[in-house]
Amino acid sequence: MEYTSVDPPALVSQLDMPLEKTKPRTRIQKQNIAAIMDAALEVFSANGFRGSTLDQISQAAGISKPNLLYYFNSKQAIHVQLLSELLDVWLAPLREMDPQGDAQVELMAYVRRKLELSRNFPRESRLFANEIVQGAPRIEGFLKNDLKSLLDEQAKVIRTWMDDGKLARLDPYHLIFSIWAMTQHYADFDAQIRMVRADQITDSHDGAEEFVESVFRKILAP
Amino acid sequence: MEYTSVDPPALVSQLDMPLEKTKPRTRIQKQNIAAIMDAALEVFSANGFRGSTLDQISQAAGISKPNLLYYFNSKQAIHVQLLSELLDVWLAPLREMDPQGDAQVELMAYVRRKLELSRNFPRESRLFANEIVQGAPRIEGFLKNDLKSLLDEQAKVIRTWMDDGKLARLDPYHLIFSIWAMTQHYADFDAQIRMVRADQITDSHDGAEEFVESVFRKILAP
DNA sequence: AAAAAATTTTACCATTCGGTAAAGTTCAGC
DNA sequence: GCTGAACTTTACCGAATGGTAAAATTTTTT
Repeated sequence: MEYTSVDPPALVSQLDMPLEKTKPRTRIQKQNIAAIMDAALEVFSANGFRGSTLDQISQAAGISKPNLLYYFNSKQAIHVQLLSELLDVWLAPLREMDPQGDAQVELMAYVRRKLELSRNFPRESRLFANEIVQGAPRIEGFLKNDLKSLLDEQAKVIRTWMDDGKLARLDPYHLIFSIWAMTQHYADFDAQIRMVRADQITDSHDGAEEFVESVFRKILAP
Repeated sequence: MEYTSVDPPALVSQLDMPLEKTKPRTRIQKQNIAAIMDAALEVFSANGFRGSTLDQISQAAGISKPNLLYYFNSKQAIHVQLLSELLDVWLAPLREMDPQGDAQVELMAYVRRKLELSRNFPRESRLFANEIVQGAPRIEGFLKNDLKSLLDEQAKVIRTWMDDGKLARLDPYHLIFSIWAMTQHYADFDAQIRMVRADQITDSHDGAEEFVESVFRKILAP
């Protein structure tokens, strides 16, 4: 499994996670842990947790399997680390939606931020998609607590916007789901889009931003 | 792994696929092959190909592993069989879109058929999603040939509808992708929707049909 | 430059996994 | 109710997989 992604940088490359508790990472640790996280992202996002092997990850990271296990105690540990870093970033765009701002502007900005994530961090998106499609057993807590509270909160905000006549009257939950669906689709189903348009485009996201934005402008119009 | 799905029936339950070439399936064969296909659908859709084991499948089918391998020569063979039956069905709704019909009516009917598949055959949808998210290595031929030709064809039809002023002028490919995204989302990301709305709804598809239909009515309006 | 700490390699191991051989059992047609 | 075919079970096997022990090497600190 070859991968040489440097641009855009992996979401997870500059982490500093303790090997034990709060030791001050050496040069070699930083380097190897970053390589492992990037390799793990590559492998897990392409094969899911059960479908990925430590051999694949260690090979992609350019180190031996026992050496990899010197930095992380288990396959699970790598996966947990990867997800926990991702989830914060995944939540950010929704969190940034400002109740004080203009309804249209805020929601369109949210759509745009999600489209950016989809374009710049497709592996992260697929890592997440793999988890969800397979029943989300390892991020149940995140979904039921963190994401749920934030979603409920922002759904309320959207509802007040609608009450004020700033937006079309729609179910706020389904509205957000539809944003998730349409933005993530280009990253998660990238393979399908590329294969089905092989002769017409090289960039699977080609035209996606304009299309999705124009569609949501229409949907949101009061 | 328990599963007792009888309603709706699995898309694959009434198949008659030859063990060798064209033998006339016995009673026991029909029964066991159907059980295997249903079990395989359950397991593969929940874990992906590499993440699934023959032990899981044989246990879910209620037979021993060697007995399972009496009916299918390999894990691959089960998976191929499952996918090849699914793909026909998956293509049908798009194929049914009639160039002679009314643009709005035809496209809205397409949306409705896709929503029905999502609601009635979520496992099949997730089986497909698993394949695509992981790079679609086993259905490349289908995507590049069958799906691509049909998509190109129907994109042309949509374009003539737009030229005739029956629809808003949009990129037909992105329009179809958006239908795929929004309809399949409810099946593929079912786990997320359920967890995030655990206290509010029991049916993850609750309100989805109305929402998606109303959104596409808006999008399509000239 | 010696000692201590951190890192890497070598050589394993137990379990799981996909798959096979062959004996045993059940079933359908006569 | 006998016979051949269909089906099922038992007992395996080799490869892959997650993981460990401990020796060997490199790096950092003193």
